Amino acid sequence: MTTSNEQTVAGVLATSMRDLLCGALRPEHVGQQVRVCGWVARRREHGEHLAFIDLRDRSGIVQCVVDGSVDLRSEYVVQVTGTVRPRPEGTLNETIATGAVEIGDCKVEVLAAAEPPPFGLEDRSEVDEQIRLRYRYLDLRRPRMQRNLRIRAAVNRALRAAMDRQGFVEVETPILWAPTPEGAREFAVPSRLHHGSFYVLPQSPQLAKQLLMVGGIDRYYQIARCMRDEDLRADRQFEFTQLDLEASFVTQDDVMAFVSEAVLDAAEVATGVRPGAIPRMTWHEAMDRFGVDKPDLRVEIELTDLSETFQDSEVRAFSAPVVKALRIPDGATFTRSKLDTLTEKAKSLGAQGLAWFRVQDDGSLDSPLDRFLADTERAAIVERSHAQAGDLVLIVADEWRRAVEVLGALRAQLLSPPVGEGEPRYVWVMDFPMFDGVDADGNPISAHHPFTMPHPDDFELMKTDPLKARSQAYDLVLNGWELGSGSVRIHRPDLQSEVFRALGISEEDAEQRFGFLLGAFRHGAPPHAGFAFGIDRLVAIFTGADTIREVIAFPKTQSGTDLMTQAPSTISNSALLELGIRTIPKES
RNA sequence: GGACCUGUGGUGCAGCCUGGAGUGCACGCCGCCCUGUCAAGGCGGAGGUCGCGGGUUCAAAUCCCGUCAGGUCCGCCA
Repeated sequence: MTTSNEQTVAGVLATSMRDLLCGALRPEHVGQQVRVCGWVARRREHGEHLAFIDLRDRSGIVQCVVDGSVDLRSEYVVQVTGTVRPRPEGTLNETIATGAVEIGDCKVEVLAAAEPPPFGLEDRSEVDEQIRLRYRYLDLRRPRMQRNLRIRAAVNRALRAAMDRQGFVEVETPILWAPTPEGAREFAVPSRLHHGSFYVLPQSPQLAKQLLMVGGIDRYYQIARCMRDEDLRADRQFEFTQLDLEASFVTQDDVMAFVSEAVLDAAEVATGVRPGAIPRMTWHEAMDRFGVDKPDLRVEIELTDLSETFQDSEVRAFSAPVVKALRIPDGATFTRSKLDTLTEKAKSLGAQGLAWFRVQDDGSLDSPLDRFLADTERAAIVERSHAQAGDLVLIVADEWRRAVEVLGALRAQLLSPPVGEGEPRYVWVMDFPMFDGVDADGNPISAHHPFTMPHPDDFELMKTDPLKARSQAYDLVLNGWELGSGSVRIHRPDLQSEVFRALGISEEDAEQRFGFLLGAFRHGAPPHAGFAFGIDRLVAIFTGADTIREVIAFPKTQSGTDLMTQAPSTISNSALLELGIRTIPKES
């Protein structure tokens, strides 16, 4: 790890109370009288004549030796004064960085006493996350969290440096923004001076950064907090942090180059290894090969197409436009009940059903459908999916989109390793569709957002068959997680009107929601494009964490509560009155 | 809104399926002993609303229903 380590900043970290950090002590310090400060991690007392104290600070642990007894408990905060000396022969501790030395003849001053901690602060003691979050300030003292937060800081530093180097200007945008209903649910902030009116917290600085382009900033970036009042997940919190950027007079290739530079720099700083150039694939290719728009390329296995094989098949279950197969290595051991569960999942995703074939040792297929198959079909199932004895082959026959999506979900569920495991695999996914289906009123739904520029080859399609049109939108994917997305924006009012029309947004509607943006665009908007990606997710993967909560100092639970502060909580009636707010009791 | 998993001294678990005294393990905590340990060691000790409520039963940590909390996922996240 090349985060700012204690060696390089050791001098800076000396203070009026300490000379250096615990974890920085080395044989070169032998003979020096030093003062260190920290928490009592462990103590080993040997009667009234000898005691060892493992003292911990942000840098690690050093052993302090007291010739006498001590009156210390775990997590007491102390200042230790003593002399650095080599450890006696045979007592070196290779497992810690300071293990060749110790601080001898120690005098210990207690700076603060401490209650016994509710859980062990060593990394190896496993603690339920609920307990960790209630005492997050203690959890943060643990080496693992110290490391995660410092890697995160190093990533932020690398991102800023990369953006700065590429000529981007860091601009802060408002946290109190105007409601623009569309997309994610917004957090509302009541206005004290204007009763009945609300600000909202930005779900992203999207419109602000486009206005900065009109404002001639040319290249903008921000490490921006975004807030979305949507349900939480392992990779989603109410508030999260993005590297948000936008640039003028650029194409999507330019933007992808800017982002790649920043992400690869961050990866190098966090992991010590600079990944190679990030490959690209189209959305259609991603869906067809992997069944998702965020493929996990660590998993080698892809969907295979059996449509031709079953084109004129007698098997009624396979009479569909598209027949796709997925091989599950060693899946022949799946029990009937597990296969039933998978079938249920496939159905819940919209499939008619899920056909399964267990490949037996003799190469024959074990499946309820086997007796309906022709020999050529049996052979095709095995050969085209490259199945071996002991594998399982899953088949879905449906419309293309549904068939690949169902198998894509099963591929992710059954074959993906934990997100932080193995060699990181980045991929750009491009040429997303402009629209993703239609809403209840029959209007197309923006796949990205309504300011996304159509693909240059599909301007005509926008008028004739908009649902088939592609956009200039692109996602960055890492290990099956969507890191972020961006697009070329529409900068011409006439084209924007056309897209609004396609979306079924009336001119009055558009004017009311985004009037300030459309107004700005009438004053000379440069062609521009941008991107934003989640720093929490990126750092989680770098640190090997399987949830972003591990890289956030004070995260919320899945139900959106803070177990330490008890937020959200009620506020006083007088505070409500001042805000002009009356609450409605929850219906029972 | 929905599905599934988890909840047992301070912490982590076992016990639950197949009901029979809150029993057990490890760590931590408290006391005493101990001059080279490092997850120190030895001896002794304290510590429990088995998440909560209801039901079944002679009897419930264990079975059933409900509920709360945490987690994973679906929906949702332009």
